[in-house]
Amino acid sequence: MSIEEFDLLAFLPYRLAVLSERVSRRLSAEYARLHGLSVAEWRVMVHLLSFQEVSIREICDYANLDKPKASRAVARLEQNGWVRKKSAEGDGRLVAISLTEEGHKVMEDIIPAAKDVERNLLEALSPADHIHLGEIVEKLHAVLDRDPKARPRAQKSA
Amino acid sequence: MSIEEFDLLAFLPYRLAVLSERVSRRLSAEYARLHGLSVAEWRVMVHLLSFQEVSIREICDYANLDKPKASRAVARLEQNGWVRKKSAEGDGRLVAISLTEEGHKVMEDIIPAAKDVERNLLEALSPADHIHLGEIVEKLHAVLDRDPKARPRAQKSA
DNA sequence: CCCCCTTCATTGCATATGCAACGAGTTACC
DNA sequence: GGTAACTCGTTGCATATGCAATGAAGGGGG
Repeated sequence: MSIEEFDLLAFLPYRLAVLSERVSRRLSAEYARLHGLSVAEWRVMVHLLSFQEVSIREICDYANLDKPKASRAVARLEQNGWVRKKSAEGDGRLVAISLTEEGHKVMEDIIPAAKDVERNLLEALSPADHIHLGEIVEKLHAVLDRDPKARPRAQKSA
Repeated sequence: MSIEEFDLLAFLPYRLAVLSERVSRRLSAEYARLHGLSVAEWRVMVHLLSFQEVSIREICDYANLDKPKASRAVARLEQNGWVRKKSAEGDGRLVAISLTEEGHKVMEDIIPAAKDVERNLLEALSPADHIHLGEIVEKLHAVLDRDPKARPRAQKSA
């Protein structure tokens, strides 16, 4: 089989990348329009909605960001007054980050818009599609979990 | 429904982004290891495998890259001697980009590794899964095709 | 109590990115 | 045929990114 036959459009990593990027752009158009958030900032804010006092490390693990990205995102959010940062009580290395009142208001604007974007996408899928997609995504992650050359899965649940 | 319930881990755009990025990194580990290619350079090279003389514009349309990215990727590939660039015959605005012998050799190294990565992923999916995934991806693209706020789909077939 | 090793967050730096502006070339239309 | 509108590719510039290095803080063994 000659390498000329390689079809980029059918190549799974490419297809995932193209779809994901398009979805991501559509979504970020919402939160950028509403309050000028970047992807990293959006993820940090979402995480803070569910958790009161988190460290940079926890944000990285949960929201799939690397440390510098999370750190800089938090710094900008703090400048905007949407996030509060103090040193953690027990352990002086950690920071304790939490949402401010204002930050919460910002999220009240953005979350419905984000949910609309997702709902719009999900309406095109049958419930079976949705479940199946979840299973497929999980199967692909499982392959990477077993692959020593793949980056470990960041995502840890609460 | 309070916005605190928003679950990032279950949010479709986030799940797509995380999977896609992980897959993309695993793949780029291969072509970066083999010949130091970036994602954009990889896509350009792949496209050139199938098409002889292409313009920047065609690369953008086909490989989902923006103009500056494609232009700079081609410039670097040319410096490496993997790509040849001349002015197009009929139209002086266009460039005619093609693979060199050396570029072809590079791809002979990389393509099998790339196919291995994909095969490894696909082995975790049943044939039905694979088909279903394709349908789901297409359905999601179709939503974005109808959405004026979404970026138009770049991808054009040959 | 001290030293070594680890973890956490930030910062520096080189490079990549995205957008808009530009210049060259082409087309259309009067 | 001249000019206005358009297309193509590149470049400038401000910002974002990824990685490694740094510095601060903890922990554990002697």
